[in-house]
Amino acid sequence: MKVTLKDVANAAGLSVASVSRILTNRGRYSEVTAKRVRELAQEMGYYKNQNAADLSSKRSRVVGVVVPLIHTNFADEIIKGLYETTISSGYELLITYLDEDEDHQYQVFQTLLSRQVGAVFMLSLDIPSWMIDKLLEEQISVISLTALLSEQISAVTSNEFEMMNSIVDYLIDMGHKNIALVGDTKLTTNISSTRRTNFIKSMTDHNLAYENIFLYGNDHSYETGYTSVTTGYDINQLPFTAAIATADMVGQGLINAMSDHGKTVPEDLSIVTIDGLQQTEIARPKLTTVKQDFPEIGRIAMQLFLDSDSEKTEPQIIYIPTELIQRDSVLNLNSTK
Amino acid sequence: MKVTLKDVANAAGLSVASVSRILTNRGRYSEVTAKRVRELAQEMGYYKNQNAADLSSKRSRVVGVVVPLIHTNFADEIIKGLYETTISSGYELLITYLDEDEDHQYQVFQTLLSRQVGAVFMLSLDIPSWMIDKLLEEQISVISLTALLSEQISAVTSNEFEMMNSIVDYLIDMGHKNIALVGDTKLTTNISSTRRTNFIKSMTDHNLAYENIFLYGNDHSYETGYTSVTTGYDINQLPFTAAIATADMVGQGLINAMSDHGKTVPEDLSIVTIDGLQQTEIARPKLTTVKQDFPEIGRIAMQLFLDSDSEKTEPQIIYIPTELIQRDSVLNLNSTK
DNA sequence: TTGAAAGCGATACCAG
DNA sequence: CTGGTATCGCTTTCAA
Repeated sequence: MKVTLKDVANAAGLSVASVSRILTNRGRYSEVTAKRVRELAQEMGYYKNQNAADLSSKRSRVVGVVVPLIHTNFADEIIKGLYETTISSGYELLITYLDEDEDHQYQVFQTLLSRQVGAVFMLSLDIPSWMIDKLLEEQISVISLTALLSEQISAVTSNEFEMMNSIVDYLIDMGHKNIALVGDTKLTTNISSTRRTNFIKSMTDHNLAYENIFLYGNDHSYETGYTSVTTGYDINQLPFTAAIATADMVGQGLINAMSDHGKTVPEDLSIVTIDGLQQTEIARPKLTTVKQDFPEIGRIAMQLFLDSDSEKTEPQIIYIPTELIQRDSVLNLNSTK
Repeated sequence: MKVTLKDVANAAGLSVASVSRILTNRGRYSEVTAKRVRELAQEMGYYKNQNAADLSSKRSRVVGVVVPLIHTNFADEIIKGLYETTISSGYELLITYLDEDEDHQYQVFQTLLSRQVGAVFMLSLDIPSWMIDKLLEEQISVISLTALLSEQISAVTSNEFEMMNSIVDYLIDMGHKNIALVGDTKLTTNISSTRRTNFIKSMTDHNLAYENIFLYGNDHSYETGYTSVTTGYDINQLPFTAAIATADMVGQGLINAMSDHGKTVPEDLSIVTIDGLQQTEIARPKLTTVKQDFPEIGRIAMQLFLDSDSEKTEPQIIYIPTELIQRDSVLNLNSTK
């Protein structure tokens, strides 16, 4: 049988109350007995039942994390960030995965609630809105790490418009005019439609017309990048000179499609990706990218929660800086003239 | 305040006992009232406090997963597999990360115990043995998904020797004789020393001598692959014609190092990787690989636990088949003669 | 500084 | 079929 508080108390000749106080460093007690009790607990192999503790104290040091089951590896980076500040604060992470199945989604939601999480970090790009509503109803703070969901919801994320704008700016600077957005450009999810809109706005802000704007794809996959220039457009006469990939893998798909068809990057097509994870350094040519600081997003988000935990605070939006890293996948059209 | 069982019972004019029975579908009750209660619970926004339930029933449907913080993406694949069979069985996954810090490791261990997990799945390549010992002491079943830890511990994994042997076999078949194992070849962790040993054994089994055997690197990283032929050996006169990469990324590093120095794969170096994840299809040339079925490892492992949960069973070792996939990174030396 | 006792929310046994 | 109640392991007043 498991060793319980009571067992330790008996062995120590103390009451459970005292032992509890000692083991949680709460309340008053003498250091002498405390030392003895701690050693005893150790010897006896006592491990607190956190479920019972949470139940009794009516609070919980668990926060939920909702991750899309099919995720680009940015999720791992964010989790690393969350983990870092979580582990040093004594909180626990309850990581759950979200797939397309509605029953499963509900099950995940139930798990989150039934484990009394104090907050939920959303890494999913595509969260059912009912889940967010219900979470909010239950007074659980929701923090989005990938997009601005609404004004009631805190978010820690990159500044989408700034990212997109800096790319468009850079590309135009390099003499490009006809530019494609490749990857997830659909209108049905928050983040993809945001990017699509931002892209178009940024282009028109730069006095480019709709005929200079190209959109392709419904997801952030390698395949979408690949097929965009093979089945999507005629690779031998692409109507654009540069492509913005909504994820690194899309950019890699673009590169491979080009090289598999005897074309080269950046001579035949310039590419800038969004995310800036390892793949951009591995790719040949190395990919020019806007790098998001995912671990920092995780760290700051967790910190935000910890700070606001004490008092009820208003939803906040925090932007984590991004960086345009120039590598070898963009051709300067000005200098080739 | 949160809605509790009692609230629902009061509202329904029933006892908590009855409501509990209804909501857990256990014991006898009339369908008529049951329906009413279920609707009521729904309306009132009742969600069971699983902590309390677990405490009361003295069992727990939680299993722990220990993942290395720095992981190659195979961990994600395994988790997907675990998730699949976990979610349909009503169990929950408690995913924890393990880094190098000893204090953190102990904290993770405490979390696992204090949350009453019934089993722990180890995805880590480098697990502190004290953790395993203590887990076993506490009657928690440990299941390794990456290596054979010991006879007392169940494992669901690929057959390491078979994998290595099939590669060596294939390479020799292709006329190679001087072969390097690149990646994690150190002696200090279970899996890497196993591979090292298997590699050497397989080579000598094929009548090759120590002078035909080369070893390089201490981790499964891209960088290790890259530096192996740049700083490790003289890229202009490599003493081996083929390299076995202990992970896909190591192979990619090898490819890049070669091509960055004007060499080509497989003409100047043949490569076979272990793992067979997406990167092997993305690489150019596409990488020949021994593919491990990670999702299946996860699924079977979880199933193994579920099956054995009822009765105490002996530790089992289950091998999940692997597959040698021939692509474009190995040169047939016989035909070039 | 220490102890007694009342919960926390749910389960399960035992009556009714 | 339904209700009362002890219990799970721990925290937390309130007294002593």
